[in-house]
Order: sequence, then structure tokens, then C-alpha cells
Amino acid sequence: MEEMSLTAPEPTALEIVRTRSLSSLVAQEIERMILSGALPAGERLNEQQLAAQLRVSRGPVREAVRGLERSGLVVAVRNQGSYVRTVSAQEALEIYDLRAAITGLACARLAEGAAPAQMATLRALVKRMDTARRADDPPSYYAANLEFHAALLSFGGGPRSQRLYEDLGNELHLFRRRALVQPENMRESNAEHATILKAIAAGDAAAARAAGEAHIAGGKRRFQATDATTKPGTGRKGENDDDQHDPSPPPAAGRRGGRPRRAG
Amino acid sequence: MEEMSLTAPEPTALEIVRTRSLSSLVAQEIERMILSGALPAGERLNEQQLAAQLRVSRGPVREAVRGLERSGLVVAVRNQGSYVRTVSAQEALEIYDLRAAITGLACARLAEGAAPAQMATLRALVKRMDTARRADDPPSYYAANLEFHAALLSFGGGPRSQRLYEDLGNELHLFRRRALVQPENMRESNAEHATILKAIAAGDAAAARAAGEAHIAGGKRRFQATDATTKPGTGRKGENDDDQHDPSPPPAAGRRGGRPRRAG
DNA sequence: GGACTGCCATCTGTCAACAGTTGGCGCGGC
DNA sequence: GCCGCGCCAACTGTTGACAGATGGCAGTCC
Repeated sequence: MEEMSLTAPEPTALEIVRTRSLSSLVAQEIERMILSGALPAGERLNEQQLAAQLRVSRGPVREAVRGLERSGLVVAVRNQGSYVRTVSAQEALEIYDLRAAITGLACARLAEGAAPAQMATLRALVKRMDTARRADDPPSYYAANLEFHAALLSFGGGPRSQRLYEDLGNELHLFRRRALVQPENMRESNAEHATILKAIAAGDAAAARAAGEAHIAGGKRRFQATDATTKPGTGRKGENDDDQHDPSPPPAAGRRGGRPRRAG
Repeated sequence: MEEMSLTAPEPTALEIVRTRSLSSLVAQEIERMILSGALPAGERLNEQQLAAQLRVSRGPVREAVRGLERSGLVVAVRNQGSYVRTVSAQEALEIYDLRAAITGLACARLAEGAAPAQMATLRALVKRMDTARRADDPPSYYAANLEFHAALLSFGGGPRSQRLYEDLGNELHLFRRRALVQPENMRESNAEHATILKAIAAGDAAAARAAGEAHIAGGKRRFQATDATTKPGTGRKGENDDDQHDPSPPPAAGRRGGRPRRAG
């Protein structure tokens, strides 16, 4: 009845303090703030403000920010501070392609030999999404969708693939503030899920791969449809002359030095 | 005549101090130590020893280690220390598959429309490798090979793809101490490079993708051939019951506490 | 009136010190 | 001789404090 849970059950408060260092908790919290939009893309991260807000010293905050910098959520400029990374439309499209490639890989591997229990888990998740769709419950659909893809990558690819997929998904959140799953797309999305499972069950690796890639490509297409800056027709062709894809040039003036604006 | 250089030319010493923080330099140095084998996989990272060795305080070292932890080169255990990550054979194979997928993606994109300058750069690199091979100069071949793949990913995929490819390559170095490019494989490897370029030049996206994937798969095969623990026949099928792929369980006893062993 | 220069508050980068935990070693008991 | 307990040193986690840099604001010169 119950599916394998890809998410940790519920750690005890004491367990948390015993196992996780303060730095990792701070990193987790800052990451949550970024992904939830509390810290919008391009925003400057004030170390001591964050430290005061989280009731810790600046040390753990700095360590956390360094970690987030490595993972690509934050860019740092010496003596100037760290900024929430901004993802350009072009980068977002590239990330979609990467996710499509590794998803297709996982689907192909799964088609070559999936365990019955794994298939059952995936099918149960599709059913859960279908239920959520009928009930017009986007949050539930969103959660189940995350679990589905995590399971797909975990079963077909492995732990590294799963983590990579999630990291890329996090980066995608940095492109503006955008709801990545619109309610009206639930039906189409879940139909693609079913197509994937069908190909896997048939043992057709090529079809499974194509279906997995098409699913992410569909997400990319739906993403493009809602964004005016990405013209679907002209994918980046050869002559990329004027594109200087920097990770994220810090904003011109980051409001740092100077005395605080007082209404005097 | 000269190719686009994918590596930074040569930063001035003053420029380094101005732009890079001490933490990033320490991170770079520790990463170099890990990849060069000076810090073997599984080794414990002693913070104050590293700090003393690099003539800095523990703060930057800790920040650097946190960054390396996020990038997957290091695993940390609370109150116990950080260890250089050990990559299992299974994880190594998974990483090869991921690299194959994103390389194939880049090749396909390149086949859909590569700029002449880009093709010229790639062809020049293949020629350089061929020269190095004839001269029996593995280091030169190795360097050119790195540049070739960096260019391939940069041109066909984008900056994110390129960084991802390199990060995955770095992780691969953590599997034992192994020379990833054997001299006797240079001919075969470069022939595959030529096949990739041929498919790209023909504008055949499917063929280019297949060639790119086959090239990395060839690397995987050559890797498996030199490692007894990876049985080529039985790729991980469905029933993965007993595999608890932890990122890297810390060694049983890490030689930390206790008084120093004195010969008294 | 416009542009330049000096000043200064804020923030980051780095360091040194304090507290808590871990794990081995030696001692004592059985 | 073997097992368990307590001690202790080393190390990590965290904090507070100090130095350097940055960028806006005000005053001043032309």
C-alpha cells in the first residue's frame, strides 16, 4: 500500500542537533528562503543580518553561503558580498535540456530492467497525481510529481542522478518568480508520465528514453509559452557572438557602503 | 590559427588578491590536492593542519571545505571531521552514464548548427591530439583532450553543461588512484573524436549524439577493463536490494581523539 | 551649476580564543 | 588475563573582535 518514501520521515529535534551542524542547518534555511522567493534572485545576502535573524554567529552563515555558492544558488564578489544568482532565460533552457537528457537516461535504464516493486511505486505515484488532478489540488500534484521524478531518477539512474536532477530543478527556480507547474497542465503532464511507464513496462529502452525526454521537453515548452523573452523558434544556433553568459554579474550598485539612509 | 582558449590566460598576482578571496584560493588548493592524489580518497582533512600548511587561519579552511562538501568531493561528519569522498565502482559507472548523456546532448545540438569557427577549433584540437599521439606524449594528449571536451560542451551545451561535465570528471578521479587515460588508448579515443566531428559536420543530430555517447561509453568500457570490481556483463539490473549507496560512510576509526602516539 | 575630492559608516575578510565532543589509553576490578 | 570505567588530549563547532575595503554623501573648487 504505502510507497517507498523518498523523503526523510521526521527527524527528532535532538537528532537534528546531534547529527547536523549549525552550518548545514543555516544553509538549508537560506536555500529554503531562496527557493521560496523570500530572497528573490539578485538580492544581496547580508551576512550579519542573516546571522541576527537566525540567531547564530556570522561564521556558520559564511560557511553556508560558501556551500550555496558552490552549488550555484549564490554568486559572491570579493569585498562586496554575495547575491542570489539570477538565471537567464537561455540558461533556463539549457537546464531543461540537461534534465531531459538525464531523465531520458534513467528511463532507458529502467526499461532495460525495472523491479516490480519499483514499477508499483511509480504507478502508485501516477495514480496519486491523477487523484490530485481530479480533485483540482495542485499542491498535492506538485508534491507527487516531485516524488515521481525522484523515484524515476533514483531507480533508473542512481543517487547521483537524483541529486543532480534536484539541483538543476532548484536552479530553475531562480529564473524570475514563476509557478513551474500550472494547474491547467496537470492533465497533459500526467499523461506523459503514463506514456513513460508504458514504454518502460514494454521494455522498450529507446521509446522510454524518448518519452522521458519528451516529458521534460514538454515542461520546457510550457515554460517557454509563459515567458516572452524565450522565443521557441530560434534555439541558440551556431553564431553565438553576443552572448556572454556570465553566471550572474552583480548588480550595478548593491546598496552596501555609505551611511544608512536616515530621514534627517 | 590559435584556438579559442577555454582556460584563463594567466592572472596577475595582484589581480588574484583583488578578485579572489582567501577562501576560494584555499578551496582551489585543497581541490588540487585531492585531484592530484596528495589527499587520497577516504583521507581525513585536519583543519588546523591544513591551515598551518597553507599559512591561513581555520576560518577560510572551513569555508573551503564546506564548498567542497557541496560539490561532492568531501563528506563531513559532525564533531568528527571531513573526509575525502570515496566513489564506489557503481557510482563511477553512473557518473560515466551521466557524462555520456550530456555529451550526447551537446553533440546533437552542435550538429543542428555549429559555427565554422567552432568546428575549426574542434578540428584543431583533434589534430593536436593526433600529433601528441604520434609523438607518444600522453600529457599533451590529456590536456588537449580536456580542452576538446570542454569546447564540445561549451559550444553545444553551454556554460552550465561544461561545468557539470567537469565536476563529474573530478568526481571520477576519486575512484581509487587511476590513470584515466592510458597511452595505448589514445588512438582509439581520438578516432572516436573524429567520428563525432564527422557526424556534426554532416548535420546528423542523431548520429552525432550516438557518437558522443559512444565515446564516453568507450571510456567507461576502458575503465571497466582495468577494474576487476566492475563486471561489464551485469549492469545494475532492477533488483537492487542490498545496495545501500551512501555517499561515503566515514571510516571506522578516523584517528582523531586520544593523545598523540608518543614512543614513550 | 557641475564635477571632483575627502570623509565615514557599513560591511566583508580574517584571525584568535572559548566551549563541547569524541575516541583512545591507562587504570582498576573481577 | 579480560573487561569495564574514567581520564585526557586533540579536534571540531561556534563566537567575538579587529583590520581592510567599498561606495554613497557632503563639502568644496572651478
